[in-house]
Amino acid sequence: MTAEAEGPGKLLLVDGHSIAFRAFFALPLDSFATSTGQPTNAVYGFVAMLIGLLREERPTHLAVAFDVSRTTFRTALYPDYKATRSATPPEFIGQVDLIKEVLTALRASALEVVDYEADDIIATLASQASQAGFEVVICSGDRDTFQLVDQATTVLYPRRGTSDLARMTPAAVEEKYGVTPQRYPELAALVGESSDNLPGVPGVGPKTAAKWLAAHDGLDNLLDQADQVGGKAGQTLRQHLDQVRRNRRLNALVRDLDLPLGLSDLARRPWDAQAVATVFDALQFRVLRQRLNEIGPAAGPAPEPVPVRSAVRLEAGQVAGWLERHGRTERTAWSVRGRADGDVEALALAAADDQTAWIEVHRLEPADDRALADWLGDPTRPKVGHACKPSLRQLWGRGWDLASLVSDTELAAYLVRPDQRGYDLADLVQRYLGRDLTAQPDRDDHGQPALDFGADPGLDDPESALAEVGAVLDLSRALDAALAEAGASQLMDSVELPLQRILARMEETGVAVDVDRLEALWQDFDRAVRRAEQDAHGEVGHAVNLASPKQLQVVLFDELDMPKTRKLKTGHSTDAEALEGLYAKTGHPFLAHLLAYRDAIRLRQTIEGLTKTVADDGRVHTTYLQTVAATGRLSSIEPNLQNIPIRTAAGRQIRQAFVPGAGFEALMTADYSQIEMRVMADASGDQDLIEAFRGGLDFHAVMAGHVFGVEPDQVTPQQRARVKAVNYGLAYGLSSYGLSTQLGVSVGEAQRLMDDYFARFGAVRDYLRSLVEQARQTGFTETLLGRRRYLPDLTSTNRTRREMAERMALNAPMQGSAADIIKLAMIKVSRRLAESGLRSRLLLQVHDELVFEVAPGEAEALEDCVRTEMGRAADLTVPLDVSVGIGPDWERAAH
DNA sequence: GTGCGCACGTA
DNA sequence: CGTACGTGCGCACG
Repeated sequence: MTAEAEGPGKLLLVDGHSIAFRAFFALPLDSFATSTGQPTNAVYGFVAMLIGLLREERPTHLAVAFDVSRTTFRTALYPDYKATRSATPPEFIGQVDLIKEVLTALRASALEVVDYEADDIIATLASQASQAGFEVVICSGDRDTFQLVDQATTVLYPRRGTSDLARMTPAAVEEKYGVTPQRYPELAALVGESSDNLPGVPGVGPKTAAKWLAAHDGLDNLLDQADQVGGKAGQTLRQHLDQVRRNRRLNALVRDLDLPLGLSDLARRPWDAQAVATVFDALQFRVLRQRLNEIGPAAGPAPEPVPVRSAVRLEAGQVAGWLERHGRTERTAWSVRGRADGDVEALALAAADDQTAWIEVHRLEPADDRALADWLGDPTRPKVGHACKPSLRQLWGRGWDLASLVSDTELAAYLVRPDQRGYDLADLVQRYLGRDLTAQPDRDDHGQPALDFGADPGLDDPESALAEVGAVLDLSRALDAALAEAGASQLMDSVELPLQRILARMEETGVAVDVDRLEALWQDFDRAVRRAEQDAHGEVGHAVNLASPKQLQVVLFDELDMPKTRKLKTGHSTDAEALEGLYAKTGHPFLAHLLAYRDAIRLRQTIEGLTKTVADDGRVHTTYLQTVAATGRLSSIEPNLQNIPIRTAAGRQIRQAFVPGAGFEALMTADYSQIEMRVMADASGDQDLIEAFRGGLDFHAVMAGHVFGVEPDQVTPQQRARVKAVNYGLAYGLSSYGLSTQLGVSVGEAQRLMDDYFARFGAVRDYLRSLVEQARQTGFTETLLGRRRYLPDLTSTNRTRREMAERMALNAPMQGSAADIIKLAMIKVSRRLAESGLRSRLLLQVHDELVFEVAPGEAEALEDCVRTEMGRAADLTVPLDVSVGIGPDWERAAH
């Protein structure tokens, strides 16, 4: 396979608006519309041109930039900028959204930035790309882009219609205008640009301007030496110096915009065939659809060259030698193959010198084993892998340890784009390398695998393992760059990688469970389930599946003729809140039995789920997912130990079944109090909030005192509850409607409460607004440690989507910063425990709480360590309060 | 078997 | 018509 280009790739940048606009005027409206009357001429022209560009230019990377609105920082500087442009024709409006839909289906990135023009986005990306060694092709109808032309960057400028493109290379610009591309905007400043309503020096055309620029070596000198310019034109120039300077300021493109997407995000991907079919059908584009297909279904990027790697299977006695020769490169990718039960069966390694090795564990002699263990544990031999946590546990199971893991490509991809569905290796390889990992390994002329290891039943084929590990090596480099671009290298090195190891240890350790206690509880709940079920059936006179909302709706709304509850997609709600409401109205005992049934069966199920996962060691080993939650939180599965009941007395009994294991004397819990509120206090700088936290008193009461203008000790329980609801609601993007349902008051009253609150805490309101505003500008939110979350929907024209994105933009920095802090705390606490030689250990994390198993006699030392390290995990303007509790089980370890 | 909607547990 | 998750059930697909 050969590469298209020598360098890292070829980037095509399209100015969406200018091309669509040209198409709109070039193609007749009446021959381009759907049968329902939707005009499509601009869409058609744009898509036709894009397909042509993809076919002719074969870019590896692609982005389309759009203007957001007519007002930009340029109109702020010069209100008449582009003022001569007539109103957008109504037939054009709406076609831009259709173009964006097509781009989505093509999986091409569309970018826009408030206050800037598409050209600024193009200039920024072009600069980044040419610095990274890319070839850049810009397609734009705006001559300002000529200033970007250089050896690696050309502009395709539509001459007439949409098919005739002038290729503006440095030579072409010079030939046409008599100046270099860098000087083009200087020339334009002198000559003026009528389409932008920027008048130039009257009577001065390109010829004169070019002559002057050559004679004075550039615009700056020319303006300084304006008094030396002779003739009538020289006089006119002197009268228009300010205007020329203004033109030059306005036509300079911004090359350092903060963009939501980096180069690596722009790699071309195969389009979504189904979505393309749908949108082209809707637009009734039959010919274009065919032309698109002719480009070929594998319309992804021209794959980067796959390094040719040589592969060996290491025989007994060869491991030390291989590692000596190849295990010292800049980085080595590793992966483990083994059975589901956790045994390591083989290792695949790919070193930076393009050597790969397949090592089957059962072939190892003691010397090999030692050499491998030494190499794995050698902190001076950098390693990279993909989704390493399970592999790390497998290594531990074999008695090996791993040191110097410098990158995990799954974690890296998560930090770069935390809201993707998954981070499958093959997907990442496709996305970042344009390579198809699922393809068959290379075959020779006889159809035999080029790397013929022969059959070895029971093991995954070494060829695919080595192809994978090679891809991980290449991927780790691409992601290193993407991480650096997103400013997330530090998060990777200092947070996620160290944390991964801690999580692996926590999973490995597990938490002891009193199975007898669980069994007894199960019996209790089971009895309650059956009783409630019987009673409920008795009330309606027949059997009904109480777990079926559909059947319940029949009973409640048809048979018993109760008033309709809140509407859902498939009928009316039967959730607990709705049932409570019905009970208040009707007092029907069926409802009480149903609620009791729900409570009991839920708890019974929770116990069943737990019991199923108790391992042979009598402990439950959850799995923490480090790359799932878009805010940076962890999640927990199989079982989920982050949602064990705590609110009701019955539920809390389940916590009593979590106990210290043999050799330990207690459990200890340590949690952060109101951590998200503290993050908000710190970030907003609101003095009252900060003081409320520094005072160390009842936070919600102090806040209520401020809102209602009374001393904290005069605050009524109701006042405190209301302010508490606002406090917590704020971090979720609470609306007055939401607050009113939460408090059971009118919307007006809720609104008044919020107004009072914000009147008192103005800095909080400003902060919350700034979060959304900032995210709209940059396209992403950021946490304390710079963890980003991208929210493209902030500029959506769909109100529901936009408002949803706004709430996410409010919440993500607070929830995410809290997640950053507790992750740092876990790392600090674990280090300190190891350093001080304590045997007590970290077992669980529940977002703002850590659970420890206390070794005999260590309670005091552990508490001291935990309070200190959690307390100083982050340096905020408010203290990080930690509550600690200790007890014989998780419930009684609460405080 | 798979995917979706609903319901509900946690922070 | 406040955020972030995971699990289990019924039900409608195939």
